[in-house]
Amino acid sequence: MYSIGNLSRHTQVKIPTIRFYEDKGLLPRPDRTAGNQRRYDDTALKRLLFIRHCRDLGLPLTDVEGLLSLEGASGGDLNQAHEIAERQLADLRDRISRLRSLEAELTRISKACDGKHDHVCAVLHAFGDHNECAGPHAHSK
Amino acid sequence: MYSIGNLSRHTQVKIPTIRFYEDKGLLPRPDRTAGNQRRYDDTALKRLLFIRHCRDLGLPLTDVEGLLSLEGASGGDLNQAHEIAERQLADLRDRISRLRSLEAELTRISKACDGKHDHVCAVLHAFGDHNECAGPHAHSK
DNA sequence: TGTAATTCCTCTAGTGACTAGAGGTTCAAG
DNA sequence: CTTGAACCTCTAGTCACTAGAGGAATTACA
Repeated sequence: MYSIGNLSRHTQVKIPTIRFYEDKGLLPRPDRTAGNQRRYDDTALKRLLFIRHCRDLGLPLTDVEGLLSLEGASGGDLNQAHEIAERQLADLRDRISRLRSLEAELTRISKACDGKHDHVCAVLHAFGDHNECAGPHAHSK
Repeated sequence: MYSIGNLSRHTQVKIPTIRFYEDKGLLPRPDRTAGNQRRYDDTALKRLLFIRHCRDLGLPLTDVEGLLSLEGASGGDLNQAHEIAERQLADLRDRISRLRSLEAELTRISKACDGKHDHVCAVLHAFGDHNECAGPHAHSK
């Protein structure tokens, strides 16, 4: 049995976040001591690690919820898990490619006034002028 | 003179967002018609484009505010602009490298049960098991 | 057993950067 | 002059937490 603090240490998930997950229904309400403190078992620990891992991978909580609901499922249902992974992967690749074009532009901006801060800095100009960009870029999510 | 809707069309910034920027002090309060509607000039347009561009580059609004306050500055102050660009660039590179390791892991997860959904799907297992990861990964911000 | 330090409880509110909707007013075209 | 589109303010919601207040329970040690 773990106190909430112990569970936090074992999973690297902060205490308020654990309570937050409970509120959201991602973690079941645990048993309580006579003094109303939460006590967790290994099942809860595993579930929390699962959530954390999904979060680390960038899945939104709604997707995590979907995956958790597949526990013990089989056959067609499991395609959902596969789809979530695929969708997340596509999203990630998109994000990476957009970030790379931003990197190119920021590099350009940063170099624009290296050393010569005497007059009007080109950085400011470059930040403001969208037309100088190599291509269009969207929000970096 | 632009109405807020026109300004929105010219800048691709949504109307509520323009008002939000005004609230935050990033855009000066514009003149109003007799009927209390906002009217913007080209200066406001340029400023809004600047903000949008910075946002596209991933700068938080506090940094944008900092850059805007440098308007008309010279000399040492401009180092701040340079620093913001550098800091953002470092941040971006970090983000890209972390996302790339996530990509590798998601690819692995997604392939784990290609075709064979008969029994317990490996995707679910892979999502849950942190130890299978190539290396440690942090939140993808 | 006493007490002090630590951990825990609930509840509210704040973060960033918007977005959505209600309910009402003004503007521009025909 | 009427109609419909665009505008106004204000409140509240989003996501995924995070922080703090004020108080109760637990644990460690003497």
